[in-house]
Amino acid sequence: MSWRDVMCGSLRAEDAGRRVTLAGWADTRRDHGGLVFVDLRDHTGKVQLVINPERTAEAAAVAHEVRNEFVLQAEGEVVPRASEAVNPNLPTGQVEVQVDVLRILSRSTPLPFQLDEEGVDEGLRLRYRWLDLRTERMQRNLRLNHVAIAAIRRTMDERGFIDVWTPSMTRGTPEGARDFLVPVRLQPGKFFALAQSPQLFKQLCMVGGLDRYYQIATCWRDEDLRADRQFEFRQLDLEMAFVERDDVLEVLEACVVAAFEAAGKEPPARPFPRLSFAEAMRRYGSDKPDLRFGLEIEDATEVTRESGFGVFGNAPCVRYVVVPRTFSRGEQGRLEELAKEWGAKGLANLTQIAKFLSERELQAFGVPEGSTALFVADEEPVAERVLGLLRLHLARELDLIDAGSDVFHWVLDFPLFERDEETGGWTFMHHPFTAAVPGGEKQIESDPGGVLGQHYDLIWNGWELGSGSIRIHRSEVQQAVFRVMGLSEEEQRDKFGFLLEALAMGAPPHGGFALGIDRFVALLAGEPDIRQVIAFPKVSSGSDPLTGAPTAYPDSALGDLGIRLVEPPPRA
RNA sequence: GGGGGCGUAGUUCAGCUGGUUAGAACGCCGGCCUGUCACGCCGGAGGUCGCGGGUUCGAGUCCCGUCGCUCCCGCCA
Repeated sequence: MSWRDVMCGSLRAEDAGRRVTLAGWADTRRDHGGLVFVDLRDHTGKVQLVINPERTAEAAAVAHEVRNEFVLQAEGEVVPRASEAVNPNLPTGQVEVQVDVLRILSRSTPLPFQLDEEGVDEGLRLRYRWLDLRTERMQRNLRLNHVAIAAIRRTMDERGFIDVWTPSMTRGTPEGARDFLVPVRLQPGKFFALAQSPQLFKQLCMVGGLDRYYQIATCWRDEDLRADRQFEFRQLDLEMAFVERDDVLEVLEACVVAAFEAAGKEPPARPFPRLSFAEAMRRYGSDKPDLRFGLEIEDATEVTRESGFGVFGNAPCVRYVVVPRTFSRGEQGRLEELAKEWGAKGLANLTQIAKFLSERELQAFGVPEGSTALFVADEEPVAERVLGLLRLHLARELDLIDAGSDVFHWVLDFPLFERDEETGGWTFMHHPFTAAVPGGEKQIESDPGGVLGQHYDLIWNGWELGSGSIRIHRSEVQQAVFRVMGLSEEEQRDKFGFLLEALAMGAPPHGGFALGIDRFVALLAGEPDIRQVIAFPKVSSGSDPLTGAPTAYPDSALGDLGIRLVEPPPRA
């Protein structure tokens, strides 16, 4: 005997007359004293059971005992409902099941929260995640997650990619995010790092002639958690040999479209629009701009060079946004406070400073009636950043974002290096394995700041979905990049010797990408954070409320690993 | 490391400027009910107001600290 022969949500008018065995959870019970109705639920939906004491006294007795979330098995007959009894709100509402046998397979204590309640505290939901998973929301999200990944895998398979497993326990990366460390009993005092990404292994797969690699890879980073960040997350990790940038972009676009189609959503038009890094920064003040609204940043540096308004005349860069409304004094003050928090010296409103400006300046700004121009005068990076953040803030505040629209785009042509603000030295913008644009290798050491890299980011509505690049495939070029970063020959050998060796033994040109699966699925599901598409996520303090992890270990266990705590853990 | 928000029955929330016995809805328990579908009706239990300290004649309400959840900055090659 099997527990069930048909799913609750599948029953339709044409099933009338069938004898069925159903199993699921008691979603609601309506006990009329005599007649009892039970909505039986499984992951496909709900169907109404009718237990009539005149048909079976035994089942009726069982039905009176049923409470919310009991697990039930019911045998009976599918019958059509009388026309006035049809429930149009239920896909199965044309029929109901007249029950002959009702069994309680499992009982439930009263639940710590109601499954149909909105806005339940998330800590509580996660503490009792096994209940939360029963909600329609989580069922939908996890199934969407599966469907999207399945579509991506199909796309990769069709294109000849092979799924290769790379190690989770690996060697720490000297730069980048903090590593999760894994002590090891056989090597006391030494640590593995949990992989922040399969980056180097997938490049080695290319050197190994695998040609096209992919993996839905789990990655670990010991950084603060956010709405779009967990300690561990998944990425579609891929790498291709003998390709150029556009070959990689084409694969990603195909994956995105396939996932949209599998999810039953209208896919974005291909090819996705492209934006250079310089243009993104200049027009939107961000390398991951949200293009669902305008509020573009305008430049006034030239016009205000000789300005009578000293703040403008003396500034290296003057930028502004034109906002289609006016602000009260109080609103203006709050915006200026925000701008200062973001690092600006102030936020000038055109109407307040107009008296200091020339006719030529006023005309150049061209601010229509009823609009407001807000200026930041500062170093270029500050003006860009502040106006970029202001642009986003205002768009949300003024409801300028069309929530129904989806905008995908690429950001390309990033500089290879940027200045490290702490050390003043050069550091890579993406990672040290990114290739320069063709011909750019020669300037790597002579003019690091002027070299563009073959790096690309995929942006969806202002979320960075992922990034990739064409990699360096020649050992001597890789060494030049390391030198610019200030790594000595010895450090290079120590940390990246294996890579330099591999690149010296016949490495094909190659490039790849990493797409954040959790972010992608969260956006696809319309969820505000990635926890809603992860079965068992951690909370923002970095613990798992369900299991209570992480936990302390006794000294004896640590001793085996050669570890002694400097301070006892804060709580037992 | 820093800044903001929240914390009141099991749950979601209300509780005005400090003032008797802290309320509602849902859930839970008991009773009645044969066509409900968020069933209905009657009755009931359930609260260290996150925790600790302070101010006050008096604190859910004000102050300080702390813990938890959350959003953001830093950080996330």
